[in-house]
Amino acid sequence: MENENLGHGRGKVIDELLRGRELANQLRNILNESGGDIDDNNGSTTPFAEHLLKEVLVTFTNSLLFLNNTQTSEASDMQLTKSEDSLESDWKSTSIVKERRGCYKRRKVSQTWEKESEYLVEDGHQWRKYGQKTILNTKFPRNYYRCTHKVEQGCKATKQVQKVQEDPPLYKTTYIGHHTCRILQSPDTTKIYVPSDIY
DNA sequence: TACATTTGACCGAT
DNA sequence: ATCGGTCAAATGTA
Repeated sequence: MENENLGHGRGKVIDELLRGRELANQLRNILNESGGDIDDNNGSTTPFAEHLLKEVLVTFTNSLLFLNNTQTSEASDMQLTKSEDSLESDWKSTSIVKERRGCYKRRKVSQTWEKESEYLVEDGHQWRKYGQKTILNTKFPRNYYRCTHKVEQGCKATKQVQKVQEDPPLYKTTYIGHHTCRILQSPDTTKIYVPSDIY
């Protein structure tokens, strides 16, 4: 009901941002190819170029995340409001089979959004892989990542990355939950702050 | 040594 | 019982 101009314009903005990010990713791949195998001749310029590129990618990705978040949160709360009622109530009161029993938390639904890309996207966060599974009826395994700062800062953000195709490579990334951590990935210049409270 | 990744076992949900 | 998500010991890497 609000201004449809905005809603309409947003689609174009998203398209532009996606295109910009895709181009930045291509540039990044070129940079990786040329900088990767070479000994350490030009070890001074490449890191800076990579740094700049990373910043650009972060800018695109954050903008996209902003837009996607406002879209999903006002359009539909989706799975967000599921029951908090029986959180820790009914643990099985059986005997201990192994020590690990009970260490798992009850699965909680949180906000998710998906992205598909030809390249593995640098999204500005630090991730740590914690699992890999083969998924039924899929060719490629699914990889599980959680935020590097999970332990220090209790950041609950996770993501799943799965290759969809081989030849023209295509990856599907599913982001689950918000980052509650503050990351400082470029100490000398800009602080990159990804807000956690963009509901 | 201090991180990250790999990988099979274990867990909750269905 | 099966499936997808998570844990954690073993292993890899800087």
